[in-house]
Amino acid sequence: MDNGRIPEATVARLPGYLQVLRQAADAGAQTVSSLTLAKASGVNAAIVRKDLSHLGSHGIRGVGYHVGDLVEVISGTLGLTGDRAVVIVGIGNLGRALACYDGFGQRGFRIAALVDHDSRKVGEKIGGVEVEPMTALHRIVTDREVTIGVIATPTTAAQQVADALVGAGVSSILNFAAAHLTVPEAVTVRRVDLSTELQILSFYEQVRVGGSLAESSPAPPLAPRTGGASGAGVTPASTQPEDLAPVAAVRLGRRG
Amino acid sequence: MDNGRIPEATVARLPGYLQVLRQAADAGAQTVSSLTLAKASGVNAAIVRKDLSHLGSHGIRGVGYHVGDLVEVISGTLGLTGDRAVVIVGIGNLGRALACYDGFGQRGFRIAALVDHDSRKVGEKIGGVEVEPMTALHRIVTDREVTIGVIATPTTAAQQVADALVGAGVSSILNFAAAHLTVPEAVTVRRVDLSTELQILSFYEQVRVGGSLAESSPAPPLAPRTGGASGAGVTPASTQPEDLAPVAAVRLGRRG
DNA sequence: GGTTGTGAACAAATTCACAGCG
DNA sequence: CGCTGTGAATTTGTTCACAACC
Repeated sequence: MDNGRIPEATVARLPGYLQVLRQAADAGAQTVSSLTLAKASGVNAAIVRKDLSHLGSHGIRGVGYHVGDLVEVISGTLGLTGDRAVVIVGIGNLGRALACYDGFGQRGFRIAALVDHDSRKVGEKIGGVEVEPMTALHRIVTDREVTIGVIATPTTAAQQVADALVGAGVSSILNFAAAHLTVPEAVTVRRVDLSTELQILSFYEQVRVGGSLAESSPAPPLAPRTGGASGAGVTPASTQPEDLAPVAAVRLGRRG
Repeated sequence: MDNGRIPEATVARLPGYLQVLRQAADAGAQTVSSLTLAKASGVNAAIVRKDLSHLGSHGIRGVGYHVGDLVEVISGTLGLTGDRAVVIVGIGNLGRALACYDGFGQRGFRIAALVDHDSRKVGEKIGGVEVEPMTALHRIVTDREVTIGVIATPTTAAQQVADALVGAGVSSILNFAAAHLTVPEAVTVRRVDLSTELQILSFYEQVRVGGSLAESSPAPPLAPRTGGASGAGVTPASTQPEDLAPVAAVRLGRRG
């Protein structure tokens, strides 16, 4: 009912609903119930209903939601109307993978340019798009109306690239480098980091094998305070070059 | 103080602290204050203190936290002691990028195997590791003590691969496919999806350009309920092949 | 009957503010 | 005096349960 403000948690779930709805549509479904949508998305049915109610959704009591309508409403809410041009900066392994990534263009996100600092990479063609130099960034963003910048550079270059992207005029940044970027408040940044994800998995794995901790010993299986300085098992490592992945769906150890 | 249960939100932030701490250590810092850590991680100082207090941390009042100690405590909490073997299933563009990804091994995550269904890819070497057939999965996981499986296959194969991984004995899965996986409750899944991330960015971008909505028109700039069925601007698309990216740090439109 | 939409209860996370200690 | 650790207040998010409705 209220279009005033959509909670962040709700926004984060909308793309998931959209994906399920598209599959349902392909399967020929006319309507879906909140329960169906919930199961397929891995969330609670009440959450689905509350989320959709924030979009002023038009479910039909006793029936469910009209699939086509819902796809339109969610797409509209997310601003997925028309194309959105994306520029990828940093053509290493990750940048290349992103450039080739098919699903990229499938939701209206078009790779308008690939950019790299390294002049040896300039001119190379990846997935039909040519790599251009960093110096062309401003013109690219302006001329091709790019709104989203993807940072796939080493960590050390990330802030510099972010500054360049902001200067060039993008309004959103997807950051794959393991660095926290400082940007003007008018720019939205999302970070995705593979190391982070693996480390979180590692935690939950440890919790499981350790059974329910907080049982006998009050401290984790590491010396509590040996007072020592440098790390023992883990290599110190300075900064890491490229990074990937964190966020979405989780299934913790508990709960069915 | 309480080792009983570490909140999920805290766990999600720990890898970020670790990264900042390692940089600080490299820069020669002996101690860090919660404020320093907070700024570098993009969070509030009170949160840092509360998070660290959950690890039974040993900060020094009036001084801060000892960098070396903190690295050990956080590493220990996350279970980053010793190596963890990872198997990557699906050697497409994404799988290849992940296999080459340097930062992967830097935190004790070792790529123990690459697996693909396609016999033409079997035998190929990527980053020094040879691609093996799916049929070898069980033996690989058992023999090489693999605990984490990474799914980098097309969406359609994701559930099947997940079942195979679970059957082979992994306890954690990092899923890059755009599908919600059903697994036994003893297995932890995290999903990372590039499309999701872009769509969320798209939403916040739209909110910004639209200014503060909930102003004049009560509905988004899309026809509220035209009753029509098929989408107009966005291509329907069935299922997408490979996926990437969501989770971590965000800077919304508001807040400085 | 079945399902939505939502108020109210509950739980989790964040932020404030300050006592307590080095 | 500065900074940690934490109780209390606040905000945000989830779940329950049921009336309203098709």
